[in-house]
Amino acid sequence: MSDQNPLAKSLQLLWEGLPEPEKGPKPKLRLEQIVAAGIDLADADGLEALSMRRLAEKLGVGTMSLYRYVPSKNELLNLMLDTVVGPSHTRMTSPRLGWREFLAITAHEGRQLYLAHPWTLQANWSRPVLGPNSVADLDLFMTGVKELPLSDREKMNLATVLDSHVMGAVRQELLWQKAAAESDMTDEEFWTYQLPTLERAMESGRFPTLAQLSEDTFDGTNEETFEFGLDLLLDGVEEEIQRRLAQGGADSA
Amino acid sequence: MSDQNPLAKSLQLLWEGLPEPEKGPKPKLRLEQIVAAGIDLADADGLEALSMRRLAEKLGVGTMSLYRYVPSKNELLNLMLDTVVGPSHTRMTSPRLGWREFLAITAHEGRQLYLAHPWTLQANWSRPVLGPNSVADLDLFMTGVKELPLSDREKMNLATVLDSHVMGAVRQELLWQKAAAESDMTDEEFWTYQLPTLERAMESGRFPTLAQLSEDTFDGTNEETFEFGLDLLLDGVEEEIQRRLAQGGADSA
DNA sequence: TGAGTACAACGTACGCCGTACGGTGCACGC
DNA sequence: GCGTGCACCGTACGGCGTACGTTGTACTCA
Repeated sequence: MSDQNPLAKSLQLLWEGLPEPEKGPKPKLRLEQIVAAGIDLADADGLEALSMRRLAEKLGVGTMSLYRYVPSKNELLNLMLDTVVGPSHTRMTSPRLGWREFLAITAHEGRQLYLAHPWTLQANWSRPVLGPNSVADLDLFMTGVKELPLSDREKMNLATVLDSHVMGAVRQELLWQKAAAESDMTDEEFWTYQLPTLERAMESGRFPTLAQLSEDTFDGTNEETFEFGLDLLLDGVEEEIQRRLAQGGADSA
Repeated sequence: MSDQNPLAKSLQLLWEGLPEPEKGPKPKLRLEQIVAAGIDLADADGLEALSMRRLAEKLGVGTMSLYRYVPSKNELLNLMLDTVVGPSHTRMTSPRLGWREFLAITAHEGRQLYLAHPWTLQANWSRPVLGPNSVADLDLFMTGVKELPLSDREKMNLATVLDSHVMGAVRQELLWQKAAAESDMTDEEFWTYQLPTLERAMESGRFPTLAQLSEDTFDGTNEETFEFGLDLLLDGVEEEIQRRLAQGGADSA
């Protein structure tokens, strides 16, 4: 790792943590403490409540002391992200699982993770995290789909596509929660207040198709949507591999 | 619309715009100008560059004057969002299109929209937009899938799932662009700097499956991933409707 | 024509934010 | 026992969103 590399510091922090100092006074904190406290705060009060000042206060240190451990808030977020996908959470599924079950479990665990840490969806806008836990997660995924008759490149695409679906579904789910919370109302109240406007819109004749939809069109739960899309994807995979098996060999590496 | 409704103001702004004043001096600006300037700014320099001060400066007015038109920055973002999905952009596809083509075109146009206005992916974390253009968009979608033998509720799920896929894929795409830009490097440089760390990780034996992947595993383009997932979804839909048609009637409303 | 009034413009200020900088004092190697 | 390198962190700067209150304009009505 040459000093020329401008990402060296960030990557080192992710993969090796902070080097132990030898000379000076004992550090009051450990990097892991800061990261853990950050995750706690973001889980509890949302990403917008995670400020360096609040975090420092929570840890009982001065604000600027945090910068002895972490070069910037952005870097802290990267550490938080990689921590949160940590091994305790990866699907410890028995390795002998059919690919369909494996993909379904992966998706469901992903959903639980995003629901437990909603800030992850807003946070990683800054930089693709290539930390050890993320990489381990990808390794686990690739192991789980080893037997699928797809090329490695296609498997990679599958990983991305599955994650997109999970993120997108959870995002929808959180959107309504947040909106209601910000306006100091419950989900239902929020809907209720929107209803009159929508009803007037329906009656205006500008939306002929919407106006004719059945009553329960918008009653679906977020989980239902999630499962619906997951089934579509898995069916799509199934069909693709049937097609390949039918016409002979697979081109998996 | 009673005054009790705490969302009345927001909804009115979206659906009816600002009421014309009769008494006082002529307003210097129009609401649409502000919204358009906001979109311009966010398109050009990113959402983080869109501050009320900069926006006001761009428009040649004092900062606080903007609040004569828009109650808050959040509300402005909602207006921007609904504007950007405006009718000029909706697929003006001939109504007699097969469902598969229709869904594919919808997805592709969505992708173009998100790529043209990347900030939309970060912005609508505040409130689900139920503006006239968004509703019109949904109406158009529902018209396009009218013939599909799915229930209305399932069609709604399909709309959400498709959008999730599009958003997720574009998000991945933008992520790398942004990361590189923030570090003042190109995409390739960014990769290059990460490589040594990854190679060391591969050689560590901690990621046995990843270490064995073929060379081109990570060479896929974002567009390729997008198409891959889209095909999976559409194949999934195809299979589902085959299944239904095989066993008799559909339960569409 | 003059008074009253509603409303547009916007300067100032408050309390947040991330973080650059530099001083203070601790703990170890010599 | 002292020099040195580092931990801690107070202060300050330039941003942010926006609450509040003043000023001046353009209309209605007497």
